[in-house]
Amino acid sequence: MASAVSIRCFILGLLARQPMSGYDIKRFLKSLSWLIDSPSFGSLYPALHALLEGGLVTVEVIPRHDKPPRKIYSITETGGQVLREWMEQPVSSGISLKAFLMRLILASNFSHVGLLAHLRQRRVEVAAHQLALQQATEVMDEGTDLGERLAFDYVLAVATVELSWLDRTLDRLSQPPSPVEATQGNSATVTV
Amino acid sequence: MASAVSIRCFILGLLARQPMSGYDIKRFLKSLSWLIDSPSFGSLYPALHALLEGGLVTVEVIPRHDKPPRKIYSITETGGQVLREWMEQPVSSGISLKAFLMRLILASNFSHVGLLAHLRQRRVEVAAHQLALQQATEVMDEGTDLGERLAFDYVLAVATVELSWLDRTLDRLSQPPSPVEATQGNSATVTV
DNA sequence: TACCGCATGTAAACGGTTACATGATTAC
DNA sequence: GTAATCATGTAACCGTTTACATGCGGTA
Repeated sequence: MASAVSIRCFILGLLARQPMSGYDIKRFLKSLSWLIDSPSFGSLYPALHALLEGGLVTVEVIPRHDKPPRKIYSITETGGQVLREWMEQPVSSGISLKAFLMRLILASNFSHVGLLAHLRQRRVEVAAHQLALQQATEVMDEGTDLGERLAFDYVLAVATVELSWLDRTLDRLSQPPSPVEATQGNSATVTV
Repeated sequence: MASAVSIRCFILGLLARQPMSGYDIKRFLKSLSWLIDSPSFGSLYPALHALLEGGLVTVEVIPRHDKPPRKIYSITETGGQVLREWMEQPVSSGISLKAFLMRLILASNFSHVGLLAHLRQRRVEVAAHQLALQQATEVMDEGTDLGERLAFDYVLAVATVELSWLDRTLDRLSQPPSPVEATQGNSATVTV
């Protein structure tokens, strides 16, 4: 598994928001290319065909004069069920950032509690990761390779900031009211 | 490309440090599993065979009584050249953390200037990434999906801490002397 | 006229995992 | 005795990328 989740699930989630053509999906994913690398057509179209085959989506073919017809895909009842199951399953352990982001992007379309659960799940995993990194660095002696030490330190720094972001965000999202005086977010752009 | 670099290059770099068997490599990589996921035997052994085939490594077969023989792989002259070329090439643009970490781990076995160049290269890429993320978040209006906003904010927070880590580390490594009074590293474990 | 965006798709290659296959040695 | 570690490898499978194939419409 390249990212434990495969784009198929993610595409399904996007179609749950609104029906789209393959090209639309590609365009949207491209706009998120700073978060997750968008799949090529070579995997996107086959993925849609597979979803269609499995009855998780339907397609409405809109023929156009002298052009290839547009194919608008919509999620089906069964597709919705599969998606819900996927979103609710305990999140493949392991700490792939991409898999987390995919679910995060979709999560707000589901329940608020689901979103919180997802963030808490990530918190647990990052905390475990951080702990392991700390233990690994403690074992190091002066003989340890410089590159290795730097690499561990780097990843540890990232894990630490991830944790504090998660804590901050969980705080904000947990106490829903008071849109007044927002807590200063790291980028000052997220207002819940 | 799964990670733009393929384990083959990385293995080659590890063999440049010291000759090892496939199993040795696996053991070492496992100890770094918190940084990069270590390959399975199913890709490790074929990778070694491929390197051997290409003349980038040699193997010394050490037969042992009634056991499978150990096979100690060593890097060759040509292998060293290929490795050097790989280390010096401008680093596949794109911002794969794994690819960066692999090179970082190997970099200290090369020149000190090479290490610095590698960190600076990363700095450039992360800075560009951060800028793009900021621009993306600025475009967002209230209509923007909550999950998307959170995802961007999350990644932005990570990019920001990466940048400050890189700056801090470049500072420390650039002025080589004065091992006295170390700058407080984030984990307090990295003393250069 | 030449290129870019729209819009769909296929085929070959690649890089990797999982599961399988074998078998000795050591530690509980 | 049974499980884990040492030690090597192969074969089937999976998901993805790259390159190929086609063709219209707008624009620089």
